[in-house]
Amino acid sequence: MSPRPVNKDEKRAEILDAAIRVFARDGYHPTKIEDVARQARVAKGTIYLYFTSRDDILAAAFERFADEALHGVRAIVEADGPALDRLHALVRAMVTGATAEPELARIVFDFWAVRGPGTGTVDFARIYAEYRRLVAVLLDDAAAEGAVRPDVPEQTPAVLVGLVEGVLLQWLVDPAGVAAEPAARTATDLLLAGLAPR
Amino acid sequence: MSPRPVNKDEKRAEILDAAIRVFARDGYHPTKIEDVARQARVAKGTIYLYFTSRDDILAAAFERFADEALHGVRAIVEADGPALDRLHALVRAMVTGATAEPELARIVFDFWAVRGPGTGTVDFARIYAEYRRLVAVLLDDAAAEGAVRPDVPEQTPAVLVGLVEGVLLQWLVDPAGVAAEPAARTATDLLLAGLAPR
Amino acid sequence: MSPRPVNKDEKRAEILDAAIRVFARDGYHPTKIEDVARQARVAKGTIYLYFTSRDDILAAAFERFADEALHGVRAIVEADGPALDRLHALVRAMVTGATAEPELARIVFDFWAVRGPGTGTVDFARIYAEYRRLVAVLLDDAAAEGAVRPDVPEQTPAVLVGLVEGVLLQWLVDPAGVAAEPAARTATDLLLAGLAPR
Amino acid sequence: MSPRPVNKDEKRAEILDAAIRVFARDGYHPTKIEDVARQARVAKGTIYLYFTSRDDILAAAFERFADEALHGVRAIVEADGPALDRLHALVRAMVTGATAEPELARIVFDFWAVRGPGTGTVDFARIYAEYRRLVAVLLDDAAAEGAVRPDVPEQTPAVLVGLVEGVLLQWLVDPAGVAAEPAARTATDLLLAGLAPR
DNA sequence: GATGAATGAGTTTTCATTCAT
DNA sequence: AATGAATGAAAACTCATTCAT
Repeated sequence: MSPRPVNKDEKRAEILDAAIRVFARDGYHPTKIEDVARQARVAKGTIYLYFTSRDDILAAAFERFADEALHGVRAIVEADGPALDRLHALVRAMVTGATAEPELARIVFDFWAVRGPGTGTVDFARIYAEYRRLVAVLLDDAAAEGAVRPDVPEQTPAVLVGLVEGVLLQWLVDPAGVAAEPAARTATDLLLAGLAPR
Repeated sequence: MSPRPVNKDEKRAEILDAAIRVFARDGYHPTKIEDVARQARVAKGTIYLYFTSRDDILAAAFERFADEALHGVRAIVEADGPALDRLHALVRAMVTGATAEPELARIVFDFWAVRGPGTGTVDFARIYAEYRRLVAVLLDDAAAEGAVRPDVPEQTPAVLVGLVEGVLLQWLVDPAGVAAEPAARTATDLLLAGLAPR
Repeated sequence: MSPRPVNKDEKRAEILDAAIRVFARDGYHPTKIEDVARQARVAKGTIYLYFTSRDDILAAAFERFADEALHGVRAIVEADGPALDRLHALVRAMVTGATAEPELARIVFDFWAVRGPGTGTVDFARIYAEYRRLVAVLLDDAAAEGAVRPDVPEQTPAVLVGLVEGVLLQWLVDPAGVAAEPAARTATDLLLAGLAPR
Repeated sequence: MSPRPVNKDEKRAEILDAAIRVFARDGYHPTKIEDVARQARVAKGTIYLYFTSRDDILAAAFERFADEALHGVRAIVEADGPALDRLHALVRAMVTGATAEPELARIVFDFWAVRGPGTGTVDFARIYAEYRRLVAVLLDDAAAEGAVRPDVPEQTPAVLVGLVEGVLLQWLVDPAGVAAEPAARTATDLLLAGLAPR
């Protein structure tokens, strides 16, 4: 009788997509369950068949976000080719991802603002640690290829990640005042110049 | 008839301090006017003698925050001494400011997350633009002193600001995983190496 | 999936009835939404599913009131029979309506007292104008029947309407001091005597 | 030291005047003690030195209103001259009083709307009774002068008072739709025609 | 499974009243 | 007497969550 073979997981994903769309447009706090329901074309009560609470949706949205982001990073890092090429590709991918859907990118502000218990306490520590680990892999490869000096400082992955995040942050907050792509490019170039062999 | 020893501005500042303290501890959204009142040791109604609404408090808190931060930056930039020393001092000051009161630093997450109308939509664009302008001044001085090459890329201030913000962001989100001070130091050194003359 | 037997319009009407009952007993201004909810046997929030605001309820109550009243007047005016009979019937109906439920009749005091914006400022002008128009029809008929002189003054409908309202007003304010029914009868007789042909 | 010799009663009267002015402009319910204080050029606390509560002010305003109104009526009734002249003068005075200051006249709506205890329960019964008594005196005089028939119905004073109030009510509610002065004149003429001797 | 009417705890905001100065 | 800062009870309104159908 059901037109599409919607199984539980698919439907959950559909609702989550709707939620993310609304969060992106209006922000998490102003968004009502009713808004999500409307966007997802289901009744309010249905939401509670797939999520235990409003916060649960936010947690799930974050999870989804982080997974996709890390997945993309991992794919680039583990691709073939010179390490520096992959590094540049990584930075470009982050910037493109953000600039393609600024509203979506702004969701991280909401994630960051979540505090204390209530949510499954959005686990940024794990995400960023993994992100840095992947960058470290890239830097090791680059060192092995002789593209950067062999003794890059331990903090370098944090620096690189911070650089990209910091540039994107400024762009998100003031798209007219900061050109994300050139700034990210400049950032990477300067950093790599500082890491140059010899 | 008696002017009452309580100065209106002072009292407003006291309440604002209380509010900021609570925002820092619990986050902006979860904070109730009642909480602020309790912290400020006044009755709920008193708050409304000094602020027109809950949002007005957030706006004022942000104003205060931005003013203090920019004021500090400006003082350092306009101090005497070699430009590079001042640059390092600036970075150190930002890091120290954040690490001294992490909870306070986290407030910016709340500011960022605020959307749409209600507040006069916190003007981050202006703040960051001014921040970058001051860093640009520092870079000009450094170039004049021959401490960096004369043709630093236009995006460099944004990169430098992003660097500090990005490193602090990671530290705020995972204090155990990122050492703010060394990471910031490393970051600055690498960038300056990349900007070295010749 | 189930349409639920509760009809939305019916429920709205039920709540409105409850509201009118409470307004009649306590007056509009002293009445709290909670009181209306209790009287209607629903929760506070339910009220807001059927009315957008407290003022909206007042407006609806007035609407209902005016509709019923005008409907009754119209029915009598458009009935068959000698014009004077209908006029007397009209006056009697107004008086009976008021005396049957004095508390309900007093509600108009609240309506009159409502000022400024908030409500769409209850449109008494329209109501009374229509009321006068209907009375004018009656007078025309009476003139055609030769029951009153052919040149009744233009203001007569206003005078007739005012008569009934003024008598009822005094009775509402002092039921013991003024007998509504005889006073209205006397009033009509005297006026009609003044309007007699010749 | 006080510039004007303001004694307690004078000041009370000043505040009351201010209150009435504000009530007339904005209506009783929307008016805040603060508004009255501002209008009276005193501090909020001062109001409470002359009135025990907000409702007390309304009661006093009503008292004042009723006293002035009845005083005017009494003066006209007890003046010299033919009874019918005095009757016409009375009606004219009521109409002129209302039309001169419509806003002020609308205050009675607020008075009427007051319910139950809380206020000193505005005593309209007494006021209207006295009003009717004075009109009755006029009618007796007129009968004695042969200007109306000797057996005017007992309800006539109530009818006359109602007529004037009813006409003014319609005018207050719709100044554009009802001409107070002509309508009142017509009302009196018709009534007197109905009461004519023979 | 799905719905959406109903609920009521929770929040912001207002404002009459008090009282220290 | 006068002031006006402070109070906190009260009220309107919101919205996450439940549950009968």
